[in-house]
Order: sequence, then C-alpha cells, then structure tokens
Amino acid sequence: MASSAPRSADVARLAGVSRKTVSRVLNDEPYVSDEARRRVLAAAGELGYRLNHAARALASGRTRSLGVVALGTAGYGTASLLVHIEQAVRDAGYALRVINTPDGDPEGIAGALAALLEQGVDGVVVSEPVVQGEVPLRVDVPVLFLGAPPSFTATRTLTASVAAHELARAATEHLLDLGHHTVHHLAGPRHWYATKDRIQGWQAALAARGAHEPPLLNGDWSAASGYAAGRALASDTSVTAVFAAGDEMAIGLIHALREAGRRVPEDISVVGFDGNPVFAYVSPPLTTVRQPFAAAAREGIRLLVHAIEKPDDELPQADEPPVELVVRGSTAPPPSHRDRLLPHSR
Amino acid sequence: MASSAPRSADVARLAGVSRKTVSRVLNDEPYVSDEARRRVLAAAGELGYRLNHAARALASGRTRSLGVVALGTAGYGTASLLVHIEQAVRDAGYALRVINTPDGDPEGIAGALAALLEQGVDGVVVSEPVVQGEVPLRVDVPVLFLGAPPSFTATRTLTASVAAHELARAATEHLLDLGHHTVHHLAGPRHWYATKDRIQGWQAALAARGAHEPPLLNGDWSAASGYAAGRALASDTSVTAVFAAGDEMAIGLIHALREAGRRVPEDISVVGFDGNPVFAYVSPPLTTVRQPFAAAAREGIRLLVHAIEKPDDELPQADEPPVELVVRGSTAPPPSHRDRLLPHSR
DNA sequence: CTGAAAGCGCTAACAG
DNA sequence: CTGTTAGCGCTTTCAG
Repeated sequence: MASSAPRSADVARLAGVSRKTVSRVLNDEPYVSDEARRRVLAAAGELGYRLNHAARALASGRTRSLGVVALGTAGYGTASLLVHIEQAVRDAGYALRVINTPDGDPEGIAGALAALLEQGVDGVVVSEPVVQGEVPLRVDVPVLFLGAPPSFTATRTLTASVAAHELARAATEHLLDLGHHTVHHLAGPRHWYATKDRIQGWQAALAARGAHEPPLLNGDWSAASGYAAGRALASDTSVTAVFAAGDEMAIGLIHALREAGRRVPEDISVVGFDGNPVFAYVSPPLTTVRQPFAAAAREGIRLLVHAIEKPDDELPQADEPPVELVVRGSTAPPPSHRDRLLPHSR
Repeated sequence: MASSAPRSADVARLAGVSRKTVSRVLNDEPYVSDEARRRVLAAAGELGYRLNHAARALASGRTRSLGVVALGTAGYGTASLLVHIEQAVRDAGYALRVINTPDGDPEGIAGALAALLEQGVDGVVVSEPVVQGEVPLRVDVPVLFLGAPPSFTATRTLTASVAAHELARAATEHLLDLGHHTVHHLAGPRHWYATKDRIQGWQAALAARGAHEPPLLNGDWSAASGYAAGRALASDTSVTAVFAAGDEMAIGLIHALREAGRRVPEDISVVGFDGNPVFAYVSPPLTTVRQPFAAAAREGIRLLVHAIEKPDDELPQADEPPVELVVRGSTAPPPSHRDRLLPHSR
C-alpha cells in the first residue's frame, strides 16, 4: 500500500546517508564513495524511487528538456527529421517537447517558441523554418535552425546544414550529365527556406554549365500540386527534364505527364527529392536525392547540447552531411541525344 | 538590461495586488474582480512575464503535460497519428512530451513509460501498441491505448478505437462485392495490435460471406516486404484479390505482380490501408481505406483529459470514427466474372 | 472577492 | 568525501 511516491529523503533514510548524497549519486557527481553510491542505488531500486523533474528544474534552473518546433505534416521528410531529432535528443540525455506549427502561419513559430520557453526547455530546435521577418522575442536559450539562417535574436543561434543546396545541385547535374540542355525546377512554397535552398542549388548547377534558366514551376509539396504542374507542362515539348523539390510532387508530375501522353523517362526525365524508399516500387522507379536526415539531426543536436552545456567553449566543427543521389528509372538521356545513337538518325 | 526573468511577485507588485491574485488570474479561477484581472494582465504583458511551469508543477502536483509513446518510423500512418495527437493535446491546453520506441523492442514501451512518468506527465498515450505480456510498472496516471486492449496496470487505462477492424472488413467486403471468390491478406508484423485488428476484420468479412480463408502473407509494413510477398504470390494464378494491411506494402506488392506479368487490376485486385493521398497518383491509383487519424486522436485525447481532470466522473461516450473506403484504380471484378459479360463468352 | 503563511522535492552554496 | 541550511517560483490552505 504505497501511501505516496517516495522522495529523495526516503531514499536517504533507507541508505543511511543525507539527501545531498542521494542527489550526488543521481547526478553522477564526483566525490561519493563507492560504498555510499551502492547503498543509494540499492535503496532507490528497492523503493521504486523516481526523481521529480519539476523539483529538479526549479532548484537547478535547468530542465534537461529540449523543445522542437516542427511542422505538423505527415510527409516523409518532416516526419523523418522529427524521428531522428527525437532519437538524437534522447541519446544526449534530454527529454523532448514538441509543438507543431501549421505551415504558412508566420506568427506560428514565434508563438511556438514562446510556449516552449514557458514550458521550460534548455534549448530549442526549429525543424523546418519558414521565411519571416525578425521576430522580437526574448529567447534566453540556444536555438538551432535546421537548414536556415537564423531569424531570431537569441542568446545563441546555431545552424546545422541539411545539405539542401548540394543535393539540389547534384540532382540538377545528374540531369545535365545525361545530356539535357537545361532542367526545369518544380519548387515548394516560396516562404520555406527548404524551397530557397533547393532553388539556389539548382541555379548554381545551371550557371556552372552555362545552361539557360527556365521559369520556376510552383508547388506546395503535395502530389496534387505536382500533378497540376505536370498538366501545365505537358504540352511544352521543349521540356525534357524536371527536378522536383519533393518526391511526392515528382510523383504527381509524372502522373500528369503520362496521362498527357508523354513518356517518362523517354520523353521527359524527372528527379525527386527526399529519398522515400517506397518510390523505388512505382513505375518508373523514382530517381531522387536522399536527404541526410539522421546526420543532420545528430550534428544539430550535438551543437545545441554543446551550446547549452559549455556555453563558453568554441562550438565544435559540424560535419558536412553526405550527398547521396539515388538513380532509378525516371531519368534517361533526352530524346535528341538518344536519336543520335540510333541507326536511322542522319 | 533585464537582470533576470520577471516572477509573479513582480507582476503582483506592478499590479498592486497579492501574488495569490496573480495566480488566480493566470489560472482562470473565479472570484477575481474584473478590475484586478485587467491590471494583472496588463502588468504581466508589460513585464513580458512568463509563468514558470516547473514551479507550478512542483506546487500543484500537476504538470499540464501529456506524454506520447510513439513508434519512431516516418511512415505515413504513424506520422499522421502523431501530428493529430499533438494538435489534440495542444487544443486541450496541454504540452506534449514524445518518446519513440523502436519497433520490436518488447521492453521499449515500459521503459518509455517510466521515462515519461519521471519527466512529469499527467497522462500518457501509447500510440501504436505492440503485443507484450503484462508489464509490472507503477503507473499512477491514466494511460490511453490507441487501438489496443490495455496491457498495463494503471490507475486508469483507456482505449480509443481506430476502427481498424471495421476498415479491414470494409476493404475485404469491397473485393468480395466485386465478385472475387476470396481475398488474400498481406499482414504486418504479428506482434502489433494493428496487425491483429486487421486480420480479424478480414476474417470476419470472409466468414460472413462463407468465403474460404487462405493462408496469411507476411510483411513488415515496408514496400520491400510487399514486393517480396508479391514475387512469391505471382505464380499462383488462383489468387485474384489481395488486401494489404498498409499502402506501402500494397505498392510493393503491385510492383512485383506487374514485373511478373500479372496485370493489376485486370488479373489481380489490390487494396491498401491508410489512405496516403500520394498513392492516388501512381499507376494504378491505389484503392485503399482511409484511417481516421484525426478523429481517433481527438476522441482519445478527450477521454484522457477527462480521466485526468474529472477522475470520478463517468467516462464520456467515445464516438465511433468513420469508415471510409477510397475506391481508385487498383481494384476490379475478377477475370472470370468479367468474361461472363463479354460477347464471346458462352 | 482578497491576502498571509507554509510548503511542493530538489539542488546550491558552504561548511565540516 | 559528506552534511547543513536555504531557497528555486509557484500554489495551497485558511483567514479575512
């Protein structure tokens, strides 16, 4: 009949030590005899003692929690990122608080940050930042932006790369290497940093080869928006290659193109972005670039935890995440290029 | 130069009231004059006051946080559920703590629960429960199981339906209605409750029509596992209809079938499970059943919050989530059935 | 409707 | 290596 949850005083009594010694053991502090440590651990186990995080936070001023401002979509990209962030946070010995912000709400992320700060977190990661003006907000903990320049004034703002620029560039170059004269780009919503990065990577690849930069196509990450873009594009036979900023948009795009009678990859090549493994099993299997979600989350959290625990140290060097192009069946040389290899070509 | 964060005493001083009155205003308690309320709010705003949740939790014994034990996969189903849980939790005025448990770890969910309890939560939701023995664990807060019978001994264990049984049944009946003599089932990992529910719904539909129950096919939710099952199945021409327990498995299955020269839906019909909208844009567009993630999360959180805030009340009635079949292009009548309608048939 | 006093369970600082 | 003394910032009594 447990009357109520055991407290550190109960553990101390049973172990025959002071409360402070219990505290030391529980926090892995030095200067505790092995004997005392052993007795405390045994007593805690016996009582089923569970430390009260609220009391610890109040007394120490540190919560051992991290907050993440995420995106509230079930898309493969955002979901993957969240999963890997959670794992990295847990591995670092922190608890995780999550708040989603619906896309398109410019005030959203500021509000989410404020809520997280009030709930009590030692640091925050903004998972998929959108573009917005400087938000006036007193933020006294380090904030990590995954894949975007900082737009808040915080004690310490950090940024970890998600390699979007390099990946977009690799995707575009793959198409150029195949012989396409230029590559169209189906972009995401303009106010996302993820969109900007990909556009810039695409532009850089085009510029490096002296290729003409065609007008941008616009989507919203959904397959439906890719489909719409595809319908608009299908009649333009000069288009031979498209780099879509997301796998799902690529899938919608291909569907529209084929409905309109254009073959993929024979007439038009399409490359996606993200690396969702399911799209290896559609026709044609989607060529894409794999986002380094795990590496980005791990590196980012490492930076954040460092900034929290050793605020005066130099920040450690962040490893650049790997760039991985996954070539499958949705890309091929352009028709003109192929004709040259056939017998009936002039 | 803010020396340090303002406290409720600072607000009280500025508003010319006691700390208790500030507390009353912040907690929406009655018996505060409108005048006092207004002054407190103004003072809080002016100072940029942020309530300290740790102190509140320590003093009140309530954290206003809910914990969720989730699954750590980026699949559409689990990700959707998490997104909707987060929203429901936020709408209910609670903060959310998340811990993922890698699939297949039987101790995982017990450990996650213990960690959540230590971090401080007023209730827990176990999002995608797996089958396991009774876990001995002192859990003194209500626990909600989404789509599974309770397997922990908690003060109060709740269950909210995700309608998996009904959806599986609807998927199977759709195939039977089309004229298929029986329906094969590609199931998920056996230790998931989600797998069990779907199997039972499928069996119920078969039994109700007196259809023969073929042996189960096994997958692990991934498209790759669906592909493997499809290769094994392709040579058996007696198979005309398959209900897959997940959209991605269905996609892999269809891919293997087509590679082996079997047409979908002409030779074999396939229905998926989940309702990921992207699969409306593949060939053939996938017939599937839509899981009521939003409704299940909303109802479940409502139950959980009720159990926390009014522990002595009767639990409110849970609405049954809707059953939605999405018929697209991957299902059709079986070959035998179709022949009967053609001119050259006898 | 309002306030004063007394902790919630832990860690910080300091002294042994 | 160990213990003592004070709080952390809020909410809870219970009196006005």
